[in-house]
Amino acid sequence: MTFEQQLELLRRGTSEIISEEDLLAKLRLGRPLRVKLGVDPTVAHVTLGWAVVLRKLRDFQRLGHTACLIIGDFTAQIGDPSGKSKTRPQLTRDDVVRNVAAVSEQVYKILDPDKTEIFYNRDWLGAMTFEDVIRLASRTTVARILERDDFTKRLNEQRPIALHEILYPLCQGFDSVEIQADIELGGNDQKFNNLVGRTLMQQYGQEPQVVMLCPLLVGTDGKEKMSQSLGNYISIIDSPRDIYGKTMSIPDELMANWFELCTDTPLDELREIVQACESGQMNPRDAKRRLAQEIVALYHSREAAEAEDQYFLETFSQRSQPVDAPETAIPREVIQDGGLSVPGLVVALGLAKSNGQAKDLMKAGAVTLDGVKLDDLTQKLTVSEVEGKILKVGKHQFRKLVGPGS
RNA sequence: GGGGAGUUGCCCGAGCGGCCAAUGGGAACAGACUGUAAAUCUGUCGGCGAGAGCCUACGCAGGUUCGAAUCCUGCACUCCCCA
Repeated sequence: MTFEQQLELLRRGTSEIISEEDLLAKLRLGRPLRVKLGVDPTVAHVTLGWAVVLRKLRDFQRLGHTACLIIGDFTAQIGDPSGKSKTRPQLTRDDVVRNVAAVSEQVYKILDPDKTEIFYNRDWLGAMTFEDVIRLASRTTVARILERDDFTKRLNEQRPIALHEILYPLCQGFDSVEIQADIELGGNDQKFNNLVGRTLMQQYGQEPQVVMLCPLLVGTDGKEKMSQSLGNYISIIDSPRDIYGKTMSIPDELMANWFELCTDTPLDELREIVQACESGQMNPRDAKRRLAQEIVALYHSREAAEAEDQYFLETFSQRSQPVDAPETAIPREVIQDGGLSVPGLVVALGLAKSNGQAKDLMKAGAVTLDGVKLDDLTQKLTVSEVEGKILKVGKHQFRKLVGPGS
């Protein structure tokens, strides 16, 4: 593969490369490049959004380069101000440890462990003296830091910016100096931080890193960027059913973008799909089915993907009851004198948060048993009346009820 | 250090002594329609209760009052202006 072809491959799914000439020059060096990615240990799941950059990192690995993952166990305590526009709560050491453990496993579903180096930035940031910090801080100016979008915005909106937050970009930039990164990968919202890294590296007499930015994947709500705190995410360890289902629920407009960022579907094939949908030759729903299958196949298997597609057709298109609804024992505590109340059951199975909510759902006709609406709030059912039947709450929560467990 | 503004439910934002579980918007959830898409229409949206009703809530702690989110005092936090 020529270097130009490599560049072409690396360009997929990026929104900006600063700069392509520098990247090409680095590729030509012919040695494994150190490609840095900062990992935020504030979350416990690798989401599809995060997977976008991880997959890009894997592309580099396939070309023989080295992934340098920086676990931001130190910076997590500052909380990256980017995007959040809100001062983040500082995490405890325990939280960080727990998250890192969960996430590092998931990461290798995408990355090649043999070409991955892991760093914890507490190792160097935590060792700095106050004097070191001041010296580092002297390398930039307040004006420069405040240029950052998020700070400007908050300043204008009269919202607080805690002093420690402005040190965040410096910390992250210093990581690049520490590991001598050739390239730093990140989401679009990381641009400022990554550019600070370039400046710092130069000041420390190093070749500045190339910055590669990926667009932020829009979450399942179709509006905000995918993030765990917003709940609009798909985790790569979600079940095939969840991945498939959540994908089917994204707005049509997101499809092309998701195809490009979340799957390996060749771009010209993608263009054909888009065209077919636009011209009416293809039902967008079927394009989305394909998308959902591709994603399931990536994190589970081709077979699982096909099975989910089948399930989808039966359950939602043909509206039949799923044959394999998860079997759930009727919790003993909801049975009184051989009878049980519906709201109690719904809550006990975790299908509603409170009794009131369960009743609201019943009133709305969202609770059915084997297709029969349960909307009488006072009705008591006997165990034998519900046993073996399928309880449906809302659009897609099914439970096959079996006798009370022990 | 001085002066001013503010803190209400998931978010924004009304309320300024009783009719306030708190107007309105957004989000969310559900129903109809559909392609588990969008748009639209409808309903719900603190907890318990079949209901009447009860309980917990308007930054925190006290106080005034028959009665407070609304008045007073203290505390905490945030923002703005001046230094």
